[in-house]
Amino acid sequence: MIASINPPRPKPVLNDDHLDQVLGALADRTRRGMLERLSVGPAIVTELAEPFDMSLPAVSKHLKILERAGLVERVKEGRTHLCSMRPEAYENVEAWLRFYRTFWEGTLESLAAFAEGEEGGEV
Amino acid sequence: MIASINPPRPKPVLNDDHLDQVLGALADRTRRGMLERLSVGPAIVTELAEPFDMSLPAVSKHLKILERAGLVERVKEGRTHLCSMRPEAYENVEAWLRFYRTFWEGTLESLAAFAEGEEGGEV
DNA sequence: AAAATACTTAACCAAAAGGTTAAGTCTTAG
DNA sequence: CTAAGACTTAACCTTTTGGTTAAGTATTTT
Repeated sequence: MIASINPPRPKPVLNDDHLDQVLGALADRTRRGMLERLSVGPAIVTELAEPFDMSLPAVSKHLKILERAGLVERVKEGRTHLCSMRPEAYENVEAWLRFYRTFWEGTLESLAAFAEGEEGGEV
Repeated sequence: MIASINPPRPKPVLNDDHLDQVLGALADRTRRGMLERLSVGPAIVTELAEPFDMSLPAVSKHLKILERAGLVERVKEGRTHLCSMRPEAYENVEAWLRFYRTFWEGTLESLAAFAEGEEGGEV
């Protein structure tokens, strides 16, 4: 069967809960917009909220989701909260994506090699 | 201000609708499980459903979401539907993630350079 | 001390997500 | 030609998500 032609697979990168949080956080365009803003440099909550036609409490919720996912860090400075990006979470998701894509490519190569060596033959 | 120390930013990679679909699709552990299974090789719907404690209609819905996101391709063969991974969508998300991470790193470097040149100076 | 600023928390609401069962629709097997 | 298999679609339900407004809590300004 097809499964057996692949090498033993390397271990997974992140646990399901973390992936749920990070990917769920990234799956919303408002939150991605905030990250885009933060990729330019740190910002306080009101600055972050400014481009969005949305109440501050809504922004606050989005921010909390980004924080829980580990994508954003927040530091209280007096009455303002300065937010900035954290790259680790991105790297983890990148690694996770790369893992599956690499595996898929590996599968194709294995299939090709298999077809080459065993033309018309039995598994 | 901090924003001005960065170079003009390169263009975005994917549009919001597509990112919503792909990231939303990846943000569910059942769907990630299905992709994991498909990374080993193509499978029909019942095979794909087997490890999950869930009805077939539920699996069918998940599959449709993965298809709409461009992550999975389905070919009808008689009464079975053979599903397989499509790598393009992954590459796009990878590129998107890389873009923001790179930018973040760039920001840090710029800030360091800025701090170096303007020690004790005014912003 | 009072008022304004920069938030968060609470309570609420509508829509979307994720699941169910029941009822189709094709295709293959008997 | 029926019956079984491999699905999908429809109708429904519950929980989560993404938003709202109103009220509360620190800080800073006046």
